[in-house]
Amino acid sequence: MKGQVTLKDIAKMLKISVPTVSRALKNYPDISRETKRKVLQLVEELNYRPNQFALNLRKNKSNTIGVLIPEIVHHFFSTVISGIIEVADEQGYSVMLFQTNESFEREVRETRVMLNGRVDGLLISLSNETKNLDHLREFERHNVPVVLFDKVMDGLQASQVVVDDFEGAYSATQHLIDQGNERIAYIRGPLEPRNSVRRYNGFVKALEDAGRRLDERYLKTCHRVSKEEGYEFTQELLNLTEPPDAIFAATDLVAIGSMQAIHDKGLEIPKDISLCGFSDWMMASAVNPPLTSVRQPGFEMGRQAAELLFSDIKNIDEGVLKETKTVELKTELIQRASTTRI
Amino acid sequence: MKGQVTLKDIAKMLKISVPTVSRALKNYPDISRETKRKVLQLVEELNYRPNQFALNLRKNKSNTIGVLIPEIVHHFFSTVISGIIEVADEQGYSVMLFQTNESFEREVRETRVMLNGRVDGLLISLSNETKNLDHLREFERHNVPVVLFDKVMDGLQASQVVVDDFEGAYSATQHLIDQGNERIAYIRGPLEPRNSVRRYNGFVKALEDAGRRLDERYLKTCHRVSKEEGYEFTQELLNLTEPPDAIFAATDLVAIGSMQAIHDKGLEIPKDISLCGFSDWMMASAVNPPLTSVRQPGFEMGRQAAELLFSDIKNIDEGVLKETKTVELKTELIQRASTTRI
DNA sequence: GTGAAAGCGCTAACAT
DNA sequence: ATGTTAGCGCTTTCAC
Repeated sequence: MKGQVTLKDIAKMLKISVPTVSRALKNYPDISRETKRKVLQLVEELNYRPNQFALNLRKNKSNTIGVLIPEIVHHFFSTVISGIIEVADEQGYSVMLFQTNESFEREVRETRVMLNGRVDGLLISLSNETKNLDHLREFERHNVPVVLFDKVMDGLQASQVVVDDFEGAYSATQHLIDQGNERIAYIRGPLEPRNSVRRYNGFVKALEDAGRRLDERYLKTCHRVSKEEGYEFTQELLNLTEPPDAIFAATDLVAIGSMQAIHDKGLEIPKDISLCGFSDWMMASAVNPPLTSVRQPGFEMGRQAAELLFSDIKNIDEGVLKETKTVELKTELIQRASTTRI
Repeated sequence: MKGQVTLKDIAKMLKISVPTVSRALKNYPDISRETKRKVLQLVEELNYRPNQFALNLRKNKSNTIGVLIPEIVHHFFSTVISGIIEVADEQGYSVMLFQTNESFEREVRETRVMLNGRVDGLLISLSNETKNLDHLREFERHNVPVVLFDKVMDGLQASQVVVDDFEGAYSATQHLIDQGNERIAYIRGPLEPRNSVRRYNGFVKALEDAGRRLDERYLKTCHRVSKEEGYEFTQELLNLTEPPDAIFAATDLVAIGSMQAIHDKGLEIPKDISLCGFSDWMMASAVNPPLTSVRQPGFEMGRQAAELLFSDIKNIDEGVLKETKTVELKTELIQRASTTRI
């Protein structure tokens, strides 16, 4: 940014003072028409742009929000980011993006970077390792609003946006029951993150409401939530003396692993066994047979989280005391061939 | 950021001057051990953090780079971003992310936002609409380095990172020929973006090198490069009196559309017809049969583009004259069942 | 209507 | 070994 035009330059050329130029630009009432005209003309000619750094320092505001997520390379998260960016753009804000790769240490480090006076607010989806929210309390203390989304925890004076994992898993399970399946297996996520637990609870509740009980033989627990785990657990399930007639996987990726194991075993979906995923990634519809899955509104989540954050930012600017909201977005069961026995 | 501790606060408490505190912190040789000790202790106690806004203004530097891409929700681009963020993180830089949604008008607008003194460098993948690079010339004029990646254009004094689309398409085509296919169809991308053209050229060259000619009946041109287009074009191809025995699609998404059309027609892959994609998205391996595809090193592209940018930034800081490089990353043909007739 | 002065927080040059 | 002055670019008093 060498040779950047400043107010000083304009003032000098017009032989007026810097504040006058500033006021002319902001259309102050007591600046003469003539001065305004000259200033505006020169601003146009020289293509003057206010120096953001100076404005930031002056206003103690960056017009930037920070976004911290576990992994960018993830269809769901990239969708959320896209929603965030759209709202930020509408509001004239920029978005700084950071990722933790699921490392708590990195989460703490990156939040520090942001807190160092760089962002006006933070949108965060917690890493799987995160047990402690002290690094976010720092934001509270400095009056920088935080909104949690997707991977959230309680214990913070902050709004949250989540998906109704419970309902999503409940209705998927119900759908599997309605299709006449008797032995429904569930390959769940880790015991830790809240949404994983909520999905599990939704599954169990749907079984119970149908007068059934969870059969431990049909429950598997992922650690890394990978395709490989899906494959292996499905092999184990299929090798049972009484194998399941339906598998509900906590994630589409896991479901894809299941699908391969089922095919490799020479079984047909859904004739021999039904399969249902969660998230509705693009691959769910691409796969053969197309995979029934629970769609999570990622874009909407991003939008809403950003909107909550901007309303917090405005409230803080105006000294209004802050109230926190928790928004729960509806999931949608997308029924496809992998569970449809007609 | 209310109640932020400043050098002034520390100076006041220690009854020394502000510059002394500053120098103590930077470990200047001529500050007494004792003063340094006291300053460091207080800094620790009060949890002092330098005000970035002040530093930015002072140094005319933000320690931030801008990234502008067409679409975030895209497996390839999110991979690139991830690579960029990793390098930026290593270098102590933050990343501002913007997307154009393939709109030239928005591309111009967002570059303006960034140029307004906010970023120390720009990484950009051009929108499909972009014909004109004046908005990027602005960066040159202001000494803010730019590196183009993936969707690039010439005519700018800037480094570029691309993928060897030509080679990728060439070797995929060669593979299809080697597998004994006689009538190879190509569903190409639009005529505009350079990489689309290069893929097409690679395809044609491979045919020619095998002593064949392009048969116009087997050439289709996408506009939106969608799954739907893949589906429709494939239907047309399969309805020819002499349908192709292999289809090469310019993108995995298009290939997925093809795959569905082939299945719907009751044909088998690869027995009746081979299918090859380009990009190797996650879905390529998830699909049934697994899709042969040309892998593009997205993460590596992000890393290299970022590294080129940081080297430009350093050079400019040191007044070294800038030399531009063009890096072409190797693609890799991932052979899977969709093209393997043994 | 406009200018002069002060300050946002920091650092570099110039004093002692 | 430390303090004083000045300045990054802008805006907000206050003064005339």
